[in-house]
Amino acid sequence: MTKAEKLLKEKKLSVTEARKSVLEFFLKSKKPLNVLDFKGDKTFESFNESSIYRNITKLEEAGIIQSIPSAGDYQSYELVNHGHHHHHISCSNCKKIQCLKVCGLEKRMKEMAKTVDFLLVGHSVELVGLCSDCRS
Amino acid sequence: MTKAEKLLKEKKLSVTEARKSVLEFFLKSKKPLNVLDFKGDKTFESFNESSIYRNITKLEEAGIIQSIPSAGDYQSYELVNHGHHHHHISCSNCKKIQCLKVCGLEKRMKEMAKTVDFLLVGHSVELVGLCSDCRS
DNA sequence: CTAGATGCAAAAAGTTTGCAATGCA
DNA sequence: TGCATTGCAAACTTTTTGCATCTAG
Repeated sequence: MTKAEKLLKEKKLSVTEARKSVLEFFLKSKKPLNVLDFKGDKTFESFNESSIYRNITKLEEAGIIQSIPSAGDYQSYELVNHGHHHHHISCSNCKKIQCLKVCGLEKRMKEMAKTVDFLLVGHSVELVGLCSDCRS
Repeated sequence: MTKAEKLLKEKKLSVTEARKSVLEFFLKSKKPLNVLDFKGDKTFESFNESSIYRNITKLEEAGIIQSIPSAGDYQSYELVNHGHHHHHISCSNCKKIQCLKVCGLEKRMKEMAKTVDFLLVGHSVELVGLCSDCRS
């Protein structure tokens, strides 16, 4: 049994070709995905657009994926377990989103919090930049 | 001359009622705004929806406002000066929000961006902490 | 007076829904 | 078999555009 099938069964979702493919795409992707990513992949040419939307919704309801803030035209999603603490950077030009594996901001943030007499508990960060494609 | 008028002239944008109102709304708002915020405000009942969109676009092109990542259905914008160096910390217990006058995260963020070959342009940050009242 | 802004209506673009047919359990 | 899922078309929502009119400079 594949990892996708196993995950779906755990969450008591029925295992269909479309659903399995959507989940597998998330499992193998290193960055958040939006509908356009699915439409651009030939695996999904055989599935209807509404099935992609409906399956994304199902996976989100099941807590397998989650939507993440994005500045672009499409809602982006990623696996809930996709790393523990991580942030994203989006391209200000083409809106592409990428996961960052590193953080290391806590030390400075603790100091910032201290300036207003707060004890730092957590943080959320969105970086904006220009990707290599858009720079050249 | 109002602050909005001054800003528009600086950027060589013509000063119309609609444009002035849109910018004033941003200037007095303490949070990012989306089209729905405009449609919900009675000042904007007299303006056409497309004028709101077109003016938001103009202000963005002029570098007065910028779009920010958002998880909702509507694109959100904020004044450029708010996004760059005006962060907030909120108390996880009493929800009080405090402005931070310091940042100093750019250096590390530049490094983070570099790990995925992005050139850092901006960032948005929300810190969460415990205020002194809630710690005692 | 003229370039740019506006209102209105129509079109795009992105997403959701109803329904009949199909597939999973 | 029975309920969930799918495809398809149509509806909906959010945003953009064309064009005639109006307004700021």
